[in-house]
Amino acid sequence: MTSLVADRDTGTRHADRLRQALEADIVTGVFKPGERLDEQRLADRFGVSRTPLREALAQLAANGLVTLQPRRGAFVVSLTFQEIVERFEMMAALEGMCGALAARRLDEADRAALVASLEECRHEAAEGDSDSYYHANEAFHQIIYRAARNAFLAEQTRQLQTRLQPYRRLQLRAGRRVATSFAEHERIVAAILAGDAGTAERELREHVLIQGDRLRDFFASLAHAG
Amino acid sequence: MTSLVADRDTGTRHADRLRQALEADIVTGVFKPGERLDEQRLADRFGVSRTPLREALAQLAANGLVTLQPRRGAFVVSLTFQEIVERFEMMAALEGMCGALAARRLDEADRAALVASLEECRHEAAEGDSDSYYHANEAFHQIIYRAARNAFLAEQTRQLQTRLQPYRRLQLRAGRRVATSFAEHERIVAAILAGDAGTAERELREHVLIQGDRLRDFFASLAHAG
DNA sequence: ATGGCGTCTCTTGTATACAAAAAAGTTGAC
DNA sequence: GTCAACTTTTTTGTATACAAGAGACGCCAT
Repeated sequence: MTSLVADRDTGTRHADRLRQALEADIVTGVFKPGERLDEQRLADRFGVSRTPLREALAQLAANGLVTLQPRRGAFVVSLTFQEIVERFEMMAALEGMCGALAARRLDEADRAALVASLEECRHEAAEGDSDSYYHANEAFHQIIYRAARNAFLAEQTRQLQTRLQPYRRLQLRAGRRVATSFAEHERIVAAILAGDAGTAERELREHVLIQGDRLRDFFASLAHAG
Repeated sequence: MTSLVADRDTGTRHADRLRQALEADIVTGVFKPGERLDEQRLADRFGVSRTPLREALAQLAANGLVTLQPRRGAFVVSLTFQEIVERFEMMAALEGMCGALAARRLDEADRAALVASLEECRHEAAEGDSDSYYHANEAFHQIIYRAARNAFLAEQTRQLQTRLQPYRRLQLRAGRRVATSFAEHERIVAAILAGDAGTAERELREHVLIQGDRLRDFFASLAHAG
């Protein structure tokens, strides 16, 4: 994994290890949005004092995963629907940019990796296991990020993707999404391999925005039901 | 100032105040890239202990302004030329996206503010004071960020703009840049007011990329000279 | 002079101690 | 029973203390 700023070398610092662990627990939903993170409890759980834990929380706050309310404590960030939509809009643009750059810059190794990943997606889509397709899908997108030959863009995109993970999970097993997703992948790969930056950008942007739309539907149905 | 995550309410936390102060000193060049930041010295300077200062450094590290080398200390991030180019490329895309969204979404208040800001830029450009044009230019871009109606995008763009500030400063007083910059502003405003998202995006993207090109020239001449 | 080795100092990383603010719990009046 | 004011408890924010690693310095051998 090519690291930029987010996942530094852990070195001997507890703070970094704690940040990674907490981040994982937040994006996987172990800690729910709005949940309060008690310093002493967490410190005890990890077997450290509050000092390195607070440094970890400070980093998470800077990354926008938690909010620090002065004298009140740390809370897992709870995004409003509007804020989630904004992030998907941004994600769509970043993915589109990665696709456009990849179409212009990919080398032979990228071509091979992209084709192989597409076949992997095809296989997982056919198998029907939505969880393994999820992983294949993630790998597919990572390849495009890297092929864009802009490590900063790749890192920012990967980071936002991670931040959106909990919300994407909500609309995972929705209907025939896997089949349509794979069909979109095929068009994306065709555009990139053809060096058609404009089409690649549009296809990837749509590919992401559709997820946002599905999330909107999901929230709307929630509002109706609840 | 609409705040998202970067500039939180300082509350009663020294750490946040320190982070702001250190960030300002880094982007304004008081602390040079690669410079080591001694914890005790800084703590003494600000009249606090190392504890809140370390939390501030942790936040800056998460924001990519400093790197924390385990057991070695904190250093102001020193970007390679390649890394700077990557960030300008990203900046161009973000500005372009802001422009495209602004063209579609701006309301009457935004129109008025944009036109007023353009006139302000015209005035400062004519006066010839490159420093005051710099401020007018910054305000102009901020208006576009806001008009895009995506607070997350606006914040990310503003943040990257800040991070690039030291490098933009390098090529500030270069030739007739002010005049050409203002001419670009005029075309950008025309596109946005006309609701032409595509043109607005292209014009803004170019507007930023030209700065990157100038930086490239600057570095090239440095390499020749030194 | 130069390069390797041991010591010493300085700095970081973490734990602990303490002050102050917020939350929780209690008492009393109505 | 409800609400308000007071008291107690908990938790944050900061300072300080201490352990261990990194770098500086000196020494000696070549």
